[in-house]
Amino acid sequence: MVTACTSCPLRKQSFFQDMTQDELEKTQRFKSGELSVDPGTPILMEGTNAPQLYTALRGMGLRYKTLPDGSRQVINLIFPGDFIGLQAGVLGEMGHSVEATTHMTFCVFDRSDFFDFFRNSTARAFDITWLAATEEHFLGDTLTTVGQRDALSALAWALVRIFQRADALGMVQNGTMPFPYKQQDMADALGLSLVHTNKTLARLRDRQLAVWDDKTLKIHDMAELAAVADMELEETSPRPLI
Amino acid sequence: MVTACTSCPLRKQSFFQDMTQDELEKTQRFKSGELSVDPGTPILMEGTNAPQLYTALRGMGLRYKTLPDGSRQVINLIFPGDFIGLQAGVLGEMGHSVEATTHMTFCVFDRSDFFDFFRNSTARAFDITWLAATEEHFLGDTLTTVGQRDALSALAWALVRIFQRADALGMVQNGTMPFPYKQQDMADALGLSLVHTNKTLARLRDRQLAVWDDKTLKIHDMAELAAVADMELEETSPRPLI
DNA sequence: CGAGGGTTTGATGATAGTCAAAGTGAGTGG
DNA sequence: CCACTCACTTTGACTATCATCAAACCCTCG
Repeated sequence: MVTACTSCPLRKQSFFQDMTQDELEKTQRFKSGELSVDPGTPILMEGTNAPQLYTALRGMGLRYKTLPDGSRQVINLIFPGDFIGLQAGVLGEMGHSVEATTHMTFCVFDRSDFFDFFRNSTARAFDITWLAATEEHFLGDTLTTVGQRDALSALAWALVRIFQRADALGMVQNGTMPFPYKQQDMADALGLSLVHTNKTLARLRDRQLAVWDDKTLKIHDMAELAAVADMELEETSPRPLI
Repeated sequence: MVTACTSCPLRKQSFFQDMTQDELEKTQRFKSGELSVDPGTPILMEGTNAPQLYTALRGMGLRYKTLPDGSRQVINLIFPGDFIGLQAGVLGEMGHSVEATTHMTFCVFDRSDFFDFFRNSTARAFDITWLAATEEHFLGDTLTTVGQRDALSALAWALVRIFQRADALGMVQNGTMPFPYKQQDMADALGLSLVHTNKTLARLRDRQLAVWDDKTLKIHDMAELAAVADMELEETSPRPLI
């Protein structure tokens, strides 16, 4: 039983922008199916020209790049609503790999329909550009923390950002969100070693700022955590959903 | 004497994709003027909603973000042909600042015309998305080197990338390109201290791989430099010009 | 109960940051 | 034309953050 766009659970959330009836229909026509995968399953591979694009519907995952020497850089976490494969759709080649961390389900779109979809609605074309620009914005922020913040600030920054995103998606319940990643994932996201990441997390715990335990993340003092990160808190605005 | 798009010196270069007559005219209509600035002039500021977008026509500059504590992350260098202000155009707010390093001239576009421009030509809309996706791709690469490579590899990677870009633009003459930046700029781009950057550059020089001197960059052994960077060399493909 | 994946902790060392000062060269003013 | 300044680069000495190595611990699972 494939979810119809009309009854898409994500679309109802206030975090996602409303669509006109027309946009909804066009999106529905674009959607070619659904994909459900187990934890650890690779969805897209760096350097390949995937025949399909996806929108994460349920579950969490991550984007990453690997260097020839084997080291891995996690580019971003994947949350419900994320559009995946834009680079393949536009450039013909992915710049990073994508894999599922939890069990996940995706809406599937055919790359061969992508250009039509883009052409048939200026609004949707604009939405896609919006998503690309937002991702660019975010990557600039990430680059800045990896380049300029020390381990403690970097982790604080990452936890705040992640928590805010989850909150906007309604995934936070009494100060706690599901966080199914490994410490190694966070280490690879921030350019830190696993050991150092672990010790730095312990410092945040000791300071009563945030606790990441048992696949859940709890933030005790958001303001202080943001202060440690040397970042400004800003409210999130609705984003388009493809 | 404003340069007409028909006689744009960039458009003639093979590095930029051809435009149809129609696209050319639409672009010409979009263009509202030209801007010429001295070295050090700020063009766009992070967090602001600039009323104008730009395409770099001549000269070099850089994009950067600053943290509250004053540290700076250079996001990318700006070369002729680069489209600037997409984030302001699409998101309504820049995620980074832009400033001129050399004397520069820009084509100027009004943000108020941006949406019309986007709507009036699917091809141009797609080009804009292409640029955003390409920037995202590049930022992923950058994040990976800042996060995973050590200082020597990171610098080697940066020099190779920069040199390739300049080469594609025809800025390389007998193995040498103009490189008007300061060591501090490179340090801020790679998350290194100025001193360490300086010493690492000296190592590359001693190894006869690359020399950056007197505002010019010369690469002596591209293959070996790429090997130090642990990267794969790939040829550059033409990109759209706005 | 043993195995394996992930987390935690301690010890040691290297890469990179900080501090300080000297060197270099272009530009300016007497 | 010669100081003098200023911005940038270079070098040396010292420090610290973070990586590496190694081992123990904790859970879940078969």
